[in-house]
Amino acid sequence: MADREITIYDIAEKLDISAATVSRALQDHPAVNKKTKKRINDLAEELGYRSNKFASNLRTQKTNTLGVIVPRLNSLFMSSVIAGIEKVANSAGYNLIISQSLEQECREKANAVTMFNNRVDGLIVSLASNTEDFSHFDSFLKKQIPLIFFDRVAESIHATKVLIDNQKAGYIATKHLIEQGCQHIVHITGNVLRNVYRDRLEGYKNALAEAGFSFDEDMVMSNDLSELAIQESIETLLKRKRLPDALFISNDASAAFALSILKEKGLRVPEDMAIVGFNNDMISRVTEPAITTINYPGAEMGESIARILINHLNNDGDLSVTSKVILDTALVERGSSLRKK
Amino acid sequence: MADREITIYDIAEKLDISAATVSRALQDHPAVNKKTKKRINDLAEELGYRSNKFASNLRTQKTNTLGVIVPRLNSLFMSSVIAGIEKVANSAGYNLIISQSLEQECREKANAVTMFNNRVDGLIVSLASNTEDFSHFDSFLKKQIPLIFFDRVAESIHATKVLIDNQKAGYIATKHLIEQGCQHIVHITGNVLRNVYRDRLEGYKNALAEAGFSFDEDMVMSNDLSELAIQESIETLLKRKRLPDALFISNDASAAFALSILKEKGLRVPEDMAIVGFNNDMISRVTEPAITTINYPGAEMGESIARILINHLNNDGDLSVTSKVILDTALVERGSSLRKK
DNA sequence: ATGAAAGCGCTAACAC
DNA sequence: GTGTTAGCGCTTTCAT
Repeated sequence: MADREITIYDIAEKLDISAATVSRALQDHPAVNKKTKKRINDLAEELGYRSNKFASNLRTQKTNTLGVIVPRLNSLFMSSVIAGIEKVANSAGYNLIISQSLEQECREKANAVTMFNNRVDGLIVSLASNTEDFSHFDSFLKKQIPLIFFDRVAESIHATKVLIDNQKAGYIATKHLIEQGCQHIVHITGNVLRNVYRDRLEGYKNALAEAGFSFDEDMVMSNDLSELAIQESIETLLKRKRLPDALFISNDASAAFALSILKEKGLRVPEDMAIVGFNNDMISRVTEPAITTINYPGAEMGESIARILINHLNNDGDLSVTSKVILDTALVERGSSLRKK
Repeated sequence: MADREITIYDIAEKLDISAATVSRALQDHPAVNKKTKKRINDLAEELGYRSNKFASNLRTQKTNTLGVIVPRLNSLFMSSVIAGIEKVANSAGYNLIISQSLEQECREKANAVTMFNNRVDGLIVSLASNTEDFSHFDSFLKKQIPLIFFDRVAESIHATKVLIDNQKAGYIATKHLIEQGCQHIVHITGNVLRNVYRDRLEGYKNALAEAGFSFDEDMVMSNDLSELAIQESIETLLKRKRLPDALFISNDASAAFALSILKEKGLRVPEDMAIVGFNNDMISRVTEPAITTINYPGAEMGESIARILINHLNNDGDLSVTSKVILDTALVERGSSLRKK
């Protein structure tokens, strides 16, 4: 059985040279004779040698591995981001270890420990919705392991952040509804502890203020954006004496779901109720009417993140340049909000 | 700077015990005195000790890491599967290294090599659409590294496979359309080199045959299921003298897209053209009309895969039990195909 | 240009 | 219940 792993010692022995030379040759070290190099590489190939990463990592203390912690894997936005990260990382010879917090702070903490123990060269994080304590990232900071947050970022941590201008996006979305003649705009969003939701809410308020509308607490519904929560929110709204005439909902899947409920209840969209979503997922394009939304370039964001991190890792030194990268977004106007022709 | 890593030797020295005991205590080995254990764990905590996985892996020749290679990360089905795998794997203490082939055989091969060199304990694969040569999996088979295929499987390889009965699903979908009175059913699908598409086509043919319909090559369109391809297919169909009265499309996103094109062109669904999709993605529920589809339990599939693989890894030995696991599917009837009341 | 030798930090068989 | 010891396979000074 050819079950035993070939090591550099096997090669060294067969060629009657030292393991050190084999090691050097395999790394294309300049100080090794070309002919020797060739003999070594040929034999390695022939024997089916493969480098033992652990031994190598143990020596060099590098892993060529990036860690990724996200709230959930199964959303189109997240998987696009990850696809983007993977594409760039893979090309640069880095592996990805991926885990999800399932929106639980405790899982996020556990995952961070795992990543740390796995000695990832860098860590990429989007926070769970309710994470309040960030001490699980201290170990990375202390060890100067590059840390990048995206989308849902930890503002208080000194680390690179890649995100969009959520406040602006919230403002644009709301302003658009106002321009379409909506007067009672409800904002359904996630946990405002998180920057993404807080900032969108801020933008919403700004747009209202600018238009001279007063802000009403009751017009903001903050929940976990699950189908159940959306259903309840809509039902609550429809029981009010004064119906809102527009919904600005913080993700497209929820917006699409809300749309289907409204239609079921016999309301017309956008005539009775205009809708604006968020993300520009595929889903926003196929509903009837299609949903006006904010474009959120996931794949692009993923690629940016990986590029920044890997650059960092290569030119190791300028760890001080922890920056904030803001990606562009724009309103995508569709039928769900267009009341004027 | 507290930059140096703490090792079990540091702990051993401070506590004046041996490194072996520290190692045992840290693994909660039963043969260590409870008090000693506590002292060790407390000190480890205090010093910020973290296990060095490389050293440990180097010793044990295990990595506690599973490799995953999929065609694309950014589809809801795939990300659900991965979410399922991650959930189970994480709970069992396994990490995931994930990569995507982007539907390219060469990338798939490169990823397989990476996985092999990273010494994953097991590999989970769904094939790229055009992979014809499977030699990149030989190294895993030879080394007895458990290999599991799911969804798009390599039939010729002796490995565990987790999938649904695509033939049955294709049959059910087609039969449903026939029962709804459709007579000219077009099947739009992916590369029939892959089992998933080939089997669905087979089921389609069986249902036609059973109903006494003759099979017509022109009624099957095999392409990459991209938006462009769908658009072209629909346009081609609409130019025919004899319009089909139903479309059975191999994924929901494509079906939803086809639906929007048809509506744009002024056709009524399901009256002029009935539609059945595949996967039961969220998207199939929010279109107007909602799309009849085949339920494909992604998260569940992911969990099954991880469980099977990890069981395998734990009771190492019964590698011979490479089985075929068929998950249940069912037709989900919705408006896009219901012509009879 | 090549070799000898010392570890990287951990585990596990064996001994007590 | 705890300690001794010998590596796991690689890299890297330091010699030569």
